Amino acid sequence: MEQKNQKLLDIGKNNVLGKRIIAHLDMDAFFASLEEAGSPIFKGKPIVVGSDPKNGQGRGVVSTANYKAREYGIHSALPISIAWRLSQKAKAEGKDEAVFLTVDFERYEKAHDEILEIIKKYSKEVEPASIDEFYFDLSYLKNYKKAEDICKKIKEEIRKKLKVTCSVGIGQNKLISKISAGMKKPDGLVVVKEKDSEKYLELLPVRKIPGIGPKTEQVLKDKGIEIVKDLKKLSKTELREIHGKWGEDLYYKVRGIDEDPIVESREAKSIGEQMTFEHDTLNFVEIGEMFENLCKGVFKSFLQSGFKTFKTVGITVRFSDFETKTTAKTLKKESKSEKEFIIETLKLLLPYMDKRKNPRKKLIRLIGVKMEKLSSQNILI
DNA sequence: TCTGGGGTCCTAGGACCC
DNA sequence: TCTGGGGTCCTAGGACCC
Repeated sequence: MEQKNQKLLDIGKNNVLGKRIIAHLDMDAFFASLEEAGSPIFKGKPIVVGSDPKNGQGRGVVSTANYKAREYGIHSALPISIAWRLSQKAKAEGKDEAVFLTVDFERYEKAHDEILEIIKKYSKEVEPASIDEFYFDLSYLKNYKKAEDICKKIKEEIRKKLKVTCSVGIGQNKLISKISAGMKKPDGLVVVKEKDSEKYLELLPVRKIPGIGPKTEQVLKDKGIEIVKDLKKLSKTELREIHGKWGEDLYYKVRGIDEDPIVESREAKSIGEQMTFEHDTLNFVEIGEMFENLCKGVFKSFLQSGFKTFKTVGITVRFSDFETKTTAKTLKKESKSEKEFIIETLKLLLPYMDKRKNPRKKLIRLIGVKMEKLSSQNILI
């Protein structure tokens, strides 16, 4: 009870300007749409952006499939080898074979920046939530009709400039806007007004709430909870037991209460790279080469990031049975040395290549390196 | 069917200090 | 010989997101 009062006080404090109008803009099949828009020969074809399928032998997953490819059952996170098979099957049925493309981040980042510029013409508070999602504040417009009109304009400008579509949700906070943006994809625009928001949430499957993933969904299902309405029967304490600290936020979220602010930019907490081998291996030369490339890549990003020092280094090893181990070491002092980064990460990696941490000589599928505890301050003498 | 790569946040146990 | 409590840092792992 006391906590609830505290929360309500907090809401009052953050919400000094009164009711908010928040929009969430989510690009439709972003990577695939950009590729399709960029090459006339791809127009109308099923397009799959992801790792190299290598004639069905590739190891990665699908990053984005356009809507045409989705008709074949191809979707994000699907193993690329299966996507390949589905495409071959479609071909055998006389349909178009899918176009497989690898990820071109530079192109997508450029498009991201252009979209950001368009949104910024209409909102002073914009949060790029990922490469293809943006939250922005339209409270200044005072009403939902005007917010809707502005979002139509933004959609139109994006369509004209980039030849791709997006879906937008508008609501009283980030939660409602995000969920509603996903409801009418592609090319949708959904407005959920305050008076409707709680009822709107009640009928949704719990999985629609961002933060509830497959594990939590199952835990809830075992308790007979499938839609948000069921979830509302749980007390804050019960939610805390299921979902820890976040469970308490969830108690409010299912009631349509979410005062998370728009955050225009945030500092990175870690910089890392990882890579899966083409074939699982325990070969020192192969692993060493990969390791060196990863370290160089991470250090290059570190230099470009503007950070001056790191204090923790870490590695990841994934074995052929998919068991994944991480190890980290915090240094005695902040460092800016590439040599130290390599030496310290190598010290963490080596035990996994011999019997110290790999007694059964399992082959390695993936290795990764990263740095954490980054600081923008130079080392003080 | 066979599972990428980039991250964030949270938890829990142990070390260590006062 | 029996035995605190609080705070912070570190590490490993897990869930989640795009």
